[in-house]
Formats: sequence, C-alpha cells, structure tokens
Amino acid sequence: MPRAADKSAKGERKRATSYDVAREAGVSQSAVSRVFQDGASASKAMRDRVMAAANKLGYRPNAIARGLITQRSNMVAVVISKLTNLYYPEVLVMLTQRFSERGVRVLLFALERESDTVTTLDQMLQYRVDGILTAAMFNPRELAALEKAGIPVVLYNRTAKDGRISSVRCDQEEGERWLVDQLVGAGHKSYGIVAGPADSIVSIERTTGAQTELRNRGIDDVTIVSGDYGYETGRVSFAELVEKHGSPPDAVIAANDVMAIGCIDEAREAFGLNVPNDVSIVGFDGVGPARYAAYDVTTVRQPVHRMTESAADMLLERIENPDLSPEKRAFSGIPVAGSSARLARR
Amino acid sequence: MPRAADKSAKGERKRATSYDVAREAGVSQSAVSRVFQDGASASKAMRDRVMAAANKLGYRPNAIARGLITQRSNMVAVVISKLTNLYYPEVLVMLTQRFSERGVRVLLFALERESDTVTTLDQMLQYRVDGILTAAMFNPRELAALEKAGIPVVLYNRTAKDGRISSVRCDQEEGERWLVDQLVGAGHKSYGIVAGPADSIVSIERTTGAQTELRNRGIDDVTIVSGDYGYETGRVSFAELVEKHGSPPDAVIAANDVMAIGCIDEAREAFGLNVPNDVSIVGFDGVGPARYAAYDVTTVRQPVHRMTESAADMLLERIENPDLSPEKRAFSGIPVAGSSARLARR
DNA sequence: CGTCGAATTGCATCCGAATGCAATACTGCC
DNA sequence: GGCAGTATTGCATTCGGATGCAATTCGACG
Repeated sequence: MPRAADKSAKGERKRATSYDVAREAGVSQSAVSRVFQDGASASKAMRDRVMAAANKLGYRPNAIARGLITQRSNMVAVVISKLTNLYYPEVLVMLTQRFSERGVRVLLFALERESDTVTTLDQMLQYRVDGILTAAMFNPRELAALEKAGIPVVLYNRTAKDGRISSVRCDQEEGERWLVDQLVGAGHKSYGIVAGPADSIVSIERTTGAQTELRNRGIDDVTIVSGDYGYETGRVSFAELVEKHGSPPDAVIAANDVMAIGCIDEAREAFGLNVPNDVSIVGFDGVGPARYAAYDVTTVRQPVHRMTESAADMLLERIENPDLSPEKRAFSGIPVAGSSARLARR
Repeated sequence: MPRAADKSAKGERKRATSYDVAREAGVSQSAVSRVFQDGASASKAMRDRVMAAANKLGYRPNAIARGLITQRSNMVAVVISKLTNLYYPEVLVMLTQRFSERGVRVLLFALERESDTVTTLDQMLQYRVDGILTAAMFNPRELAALEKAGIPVVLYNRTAKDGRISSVRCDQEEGERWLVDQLVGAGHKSYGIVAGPADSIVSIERTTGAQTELRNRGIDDVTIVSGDYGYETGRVSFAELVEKHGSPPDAVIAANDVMAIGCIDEAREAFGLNVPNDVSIVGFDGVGPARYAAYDVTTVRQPVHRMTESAADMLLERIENPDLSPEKRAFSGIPVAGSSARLARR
C-alpha cells in the first residue's frame, strides 16, 4: 500500500546518476564527479557527504559517459584466433589480470581463422578501444588505418614487415636452432617437419627456422607435411611423413607440442616404433601436456609470463604516451630436454 | 610546406564524428545517425550521399556515445576463474563468437580464485554491461545487487540456491552415476576419489555425486583426497590415495580429466601398475588430452558446443526481454568409454 | 492540377560525467 | 583584525549520437 509510486514493480529501477547523488547530498554534480576522481580537489567533509549519499543510492560512476567526455574508454581489445593451440588460454588470463591491475578492461575478440579481421577491426574502432593487443595478423592496410587513428598496437608472437609496429615474441628461430643442433649433434640424418596452418605466422617462422638450420648443417633429407596444430593432424601427419619419405625419418620436428604428441602416438601405435630409440620427436611451446609422463616432449618453452607482462606493459605505455617509438622485444625460449628425442649432450 | 595546419604531424588526428559527416554531405546530423541505423527512415539518395561522405572521412559511429543515449552498451561481461581446467578456453572462444554473431561484444574478467568477485562486480556495473555470463560464483548479496540493477545473469556450470537465477550446466551427478555404475558393475570394490579445489562448485557436485552413488550401491570402501585440477596434483593425489588406503584402490574417480591423467601416470610410473588391469581410472570433461592414445581416459564429455550456445542465447533473450523468468538447463554429459578403466558392459 | 497520406528530413533535446573558469571559503601570518 | 594566497565549490559547457515532434517533400490518384 505504501510506496505505490515505486517503479520496482517492473524491476525497472533506473540506476542512480551523479545528479541523483548530488541532490541527495545537497551539493553540485561537479562535486560528486570530483569525489570519484583521484587527483581532484575535495574537502574531507565533502567526500564524506558524497560518499554517504552514493552508498545510500548504490551509485556507481558510469564508465560509458566518462569515456565519452574523457576520450578514453579504458578498454583494450585483445584479439586471438582459434585456440587449437592449447597454449593461449594461459596467455589470455595473464593478460587480462595484468590489464585489470592497471585499471584497464579487456574487450575480447575471437577470430575463426587468423585471416578474417575485417569486421573485427570495425568493431574495435567503434568501441574506441585505447589500444590493441593482437595474436592475429592484420594486413598492412588495416595497420595503417589503426596508426592513422592513433591507436597503439602490440603484436603478440608476430612481427610486421615494416618496422612501425611494436611486438613481443618468442624467438622461434633461435628455439628451432637449438632443437636442430641437438638432433643433428645426436646423429639424426633424415628429418620430417610437421608445419602448422599456412596462415599462421608462428608456424612459418618455426618451420623455416628449422629448415634453414638444417640446410646450414648440410642436411637435405627433409620431408615436409602440414597440419592444423591439433592432435589428430599430428597423427595423420606422421603417417604422411612415413609415406612421403618411404620410411620413418630419424627425427620429426613438429611446429607445436600438440602435434608432436600426435606424432608420438602414431609412431608408437600405428608403426610400432620406439620413441626416441627409433625416432626422435620434438615440439614447441612447452604446454602442459608436453610434460605428461607418457610423452615428456623435448621442446622449447615460451616464457609466457614474461611475454604477457611485457606485452601488456608495452601497450599501456603507448596508450599513456602515444609518441613512444615502436619497439620489438624477442624473448628466448627455454630449452626443455625431454625423453622424446635423443639429444647431443646433457 | 603546404598543409601546414594539418595536425597529423603529431599523429593526433581527431576521429570524424557524425557532425563532420553531416557537414561534408550537406545534411543534418540526425540524417547521418539514421543512415547508420537499421530500421530508420532514409531515402536512397540520402544513404548514398552520407555513405560517400562517411567513407571519405573514415567515419565510424562511436559505440560509446551510442551506448550512453540508448542505455545499451551492447557488451556482456564474461567471467571466468583461473583456467587450470584445460577445458575453458574452448568455452570462451565459442561464447565470444556466438555473441559476436549477435552483435554483442564481450568484456572479459578473469578471477584469480573463484572467490574474489568484489572489484569485478564493481567494474561490470561501471561499464553498464547488458548482461553477465559467469563461470564463477557470486555470493547472494552480489546476485541481489545485480537483480536490483536489472542486469540479467546466467551461471555457467553452477546453480544458485534460490531459484531466481538462470543457469546452464552439465548434469555432473548423472555423469558420475554412469561412471560409478560402470565401475561397480565391473566388480571394483575399493574406490579412491580425487576432488578438486574446495571452492569449486563443479568439484563439489562431481565428488558428492560419486559418493552418493557409491553409497547407494552399498560401497563404503572409499578414500578421498583433493587436488587443484592440475596434472601435478593428480600425480600427488594418487600417491596419497595409496598411502591413505594402504594399497592402491581398485578404481579412482578424479574430478576432472587432467587429474585422471596425472593419476594414470603416477600409477604406472611410481607404482608399476597396469591401467586398467590393476587399477581403473576415470575422469570428467572430455578435454583434448583425454583422447591421447597413451591415456584414452574413460570420462564424461560435456557438450560444450550446445552448452555455450544455449548459455549465450539464454542471456541474449533476457537482455531483450528482462521480464523473462529464470530458467535452468541441465545438459547430459556424453559417456566416453576409454581404455583407462574396466567397465561393466559394451 | 489539387488533395491527402506516407515517407523524409531537420530541429532541439537528452544521456551522465568531466573540466575550465569564476566565485567563495579557508589558511596562515603580520 | 586584515590581507594575500590557496583550497573548495558551483556554473556552464562539452563529448557524439539517438529520437520525438514538426516541417517539408514526394507520390498516387481522382
């Protein structure tokens, strides 16, 4: 019977605004605004009155309105492509937490394939993100548009041809060099390479890195097939390698750990081979399953934690100071000598 | 020398607004606004003029400003807790894509532990998200605040005590019942259970589900330990089980696949046991590694695809129509009879 | 060619918070 | 007590697009 005019019947309670709080506290709207800012000038008494009113009304500053006037959305876009690569989930969480600590929210974009970036770009621009951290490659035209719009971009595990874009990456070539050195040093003569999807920069870097080093070491018995980073294609790829090569190669270099695991299973199950006595198999990434006792994959682990922190910080710096020059950081991978391959030393 | 007044020197080009486009096209701002809406009335001629001007200036409607006036941010919050559970990355990508198709953006929040939700809640409210999809539990007070604010919430794989909140979940109890039935039917007498973290609802449901069914089947030789969903604790937990029980139990029921894999490795490596002849081990989730040949885990697979689509759609419906009553959907898991356990039939 | 109704278009206002500037209150000091 | 100097506070305006309403144009038809 009382409170008849209360609109809560329809559950349609309008959220309190700074004006509501101002009226409640008997002060001006600007005062409320100032109380909810860091460096703004407001007396103790004012703070107390306003906070009391705000709590009473359940007031929360509207980040949308704030973003409109300050020209800062405090949101960054994080772009990932399909995660068959088991390794990205960690990246995502670490990034999000890092940004969160710095008061920045993450707008997530998931691409079906690494190539379709068109609508995504449009959306990111519409939402006026302050910066972009991407694990998918944008084409030069898109990158130019972003630069023109003054939106800083940091590439994760890929680099742009022109030097204008900042990036954080794991030095895949160096990692492959280590793997190849170990394998060659241990006397393997014939090699199989399992590449990733054709549009994956990471796969290209790893694969050509391995090929180059093999060539440098004077080895030309190299067979190449490719998969999609998934377990099943790892298995299929191993079979394909055997067929193409005529017999199992001495060593297989997979573009990631998951495919390496697929190769191991196929070698054991379908071909009855002993790993590593009959065939050595190596991967890349250092994901969780690579450590499982049944595989114990020899691999190169990406220093994910340092890489994500570095990437987030680099982006935040450029948001604060847009004139900062581009920077490319390459992190060395961590060699992991597992028992899936015979190695040169140690 | 020409274009001296161009501000592009500092790279500080201001983005074009609807007023700029209007001026360029010689029409009113409202006209521009209408051209960029779906159901608005605008003649062909108007559309063409405006679009031409917009393209020339590289105009993109400002989603922030739009959100302010329409009271719709077109963003939903997706909340996840730490992803040791290998299984969430897929969920995240599927959700994001689903929302994306529907024109809704995803604001990602990653909790360190499932418990700390306070600041997250605050942020979600500040950003005026239209809805919340969470795989972490909010406490009743928080849920009440959200309901009061009129923000629809859908819980992913957990349910609230009071029936007011919508949820989508996999029927963990039913899954555990199947697993236990199979194990009991195959004649296993003593059981070990490896639970997950204490604050994980999912773990609680699975663990008590298994316990209940074991009790119903008249079995009381049950030993319980707990881990954190990770591989390492799977290994440790198996050893603990053996110690607590005095000998390896006939069967081990792990709260997820990753820990089941840890148990398998520990049983084989540390205790020289044959899986499944000496000990049967089952998990839950149906994650990728469970299918690896070395493990081939008997498990219950969550129908992730249907669950995520259902959850996204349910949330979107409630955003469109806030008065829709809460709904709880439970999906049956898909039994996967692997070779890590001796089973009753088939 | 005139008339009526529907489709377009423009005007003015609103969303909610931030901020430059001016007015006012307070502080310390002689 | 008076005064300069600083700290608070309020006023008015701004950000960029959406939308109700009124004005205008267009089309069809008799």
